[in-house]
Amino acid sequence: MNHWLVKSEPFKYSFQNLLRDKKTIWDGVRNYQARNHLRAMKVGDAVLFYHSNEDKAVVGVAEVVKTAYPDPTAKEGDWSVVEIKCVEALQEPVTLASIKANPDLQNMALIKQSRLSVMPVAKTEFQKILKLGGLK
DNA sequence: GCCAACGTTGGC
DNA sequence: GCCAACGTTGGC
Repeated sequence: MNHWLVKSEPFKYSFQNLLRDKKTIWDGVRNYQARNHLRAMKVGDAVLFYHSNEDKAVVGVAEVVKTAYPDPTAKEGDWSVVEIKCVEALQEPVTLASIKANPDLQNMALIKQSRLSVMPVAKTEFQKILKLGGLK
């Protein structure tokens, strides 16, 4: 199983929306690197849900339920979507500041490549964030 | 194929 | 609101 992190602007689609909807189509990705990560996702992979801008924090956990297929919202170009479902909210959001301050999390793409919206996360990093978030 | 100009994202 | 980082576009 692989681990991932996806970003969303909370006022566009928040983790609370996902808790309400139970599952969603992750569409609108228009970046090749991010798209390639989407295509590498497998059913059952765990996904950290990060709020950019306002919150700047990981707020919840989701899971891949459908692998990549063509993005129905793309009028042109070769883009993909996946479907994810909510798993659970973190007890405490793990902020970008606390990730930056944690020596074990310095290699995360979240820090190194701030603009990337879909990225792989190492298993150890994933578990560390759950722990910081008050889960497990 | 290089590079300047420009656009977008996201942190501060 | 500003700016850094980075992707994309277009001229040469």
